[in-house]
Amino acid sequence: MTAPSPAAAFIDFLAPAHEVAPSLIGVEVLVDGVGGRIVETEAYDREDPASHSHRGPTPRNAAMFGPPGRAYVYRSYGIHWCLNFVCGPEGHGAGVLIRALAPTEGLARMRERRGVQDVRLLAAGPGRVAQALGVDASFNHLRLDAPPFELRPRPAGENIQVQTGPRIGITRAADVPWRFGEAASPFLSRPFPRR
DNA sequence: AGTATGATTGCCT
DNA sequence: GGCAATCATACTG
Repeated sequence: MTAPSPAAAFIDFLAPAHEVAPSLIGVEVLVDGVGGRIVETEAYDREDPASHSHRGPTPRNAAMFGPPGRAYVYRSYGIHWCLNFVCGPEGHGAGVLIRALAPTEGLARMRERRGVQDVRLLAAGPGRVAQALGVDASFNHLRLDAPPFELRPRPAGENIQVQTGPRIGITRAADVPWRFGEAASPFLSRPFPRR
């Protein structure tokens, strides 16, 4: 039983990843008070050959098969960390990769961690997001509705244009349009291809 | 036990 | 645009 807590009740993490992913655009994510608005996400699930969960549970992807509404953190290219939100019913192996933020809180801290000044380079890309937020392996499995995490809904009435496109950096199922982003945001990891 | 491979980034030409 | 960095994971034998 995973009763949604008030802090994140506005997101239904039981829904499929490809539905949660676009609904996260505009949501503010903070780690110990540092973070910003999500402007880019990607969805992955077990039926998806590009997903870490595709071949079933392993020690690395265990969080994806655990309760929804938690963090799945993995090491990328032996160098970077990447942050995902676990979705779907427990055991389904689905998640949403947080690919880019528009920084709002704790800019100084993020500049410190990232070693760059340009606000557009603080969290534009999944590795940069994790570094800016100070997220590493110790955050794997943590609940998203309790400290150090905090999620804040997109302000009511605010209209955000969500764009769709193919996911980035994958070889298999490269045509699946499960990348979502705020149209024309200067904080995207990459622009969306023209259609 | 050995090997191939990334859901990336930053620096170089 | 090209490529090195860097290593845990997963797969092969």
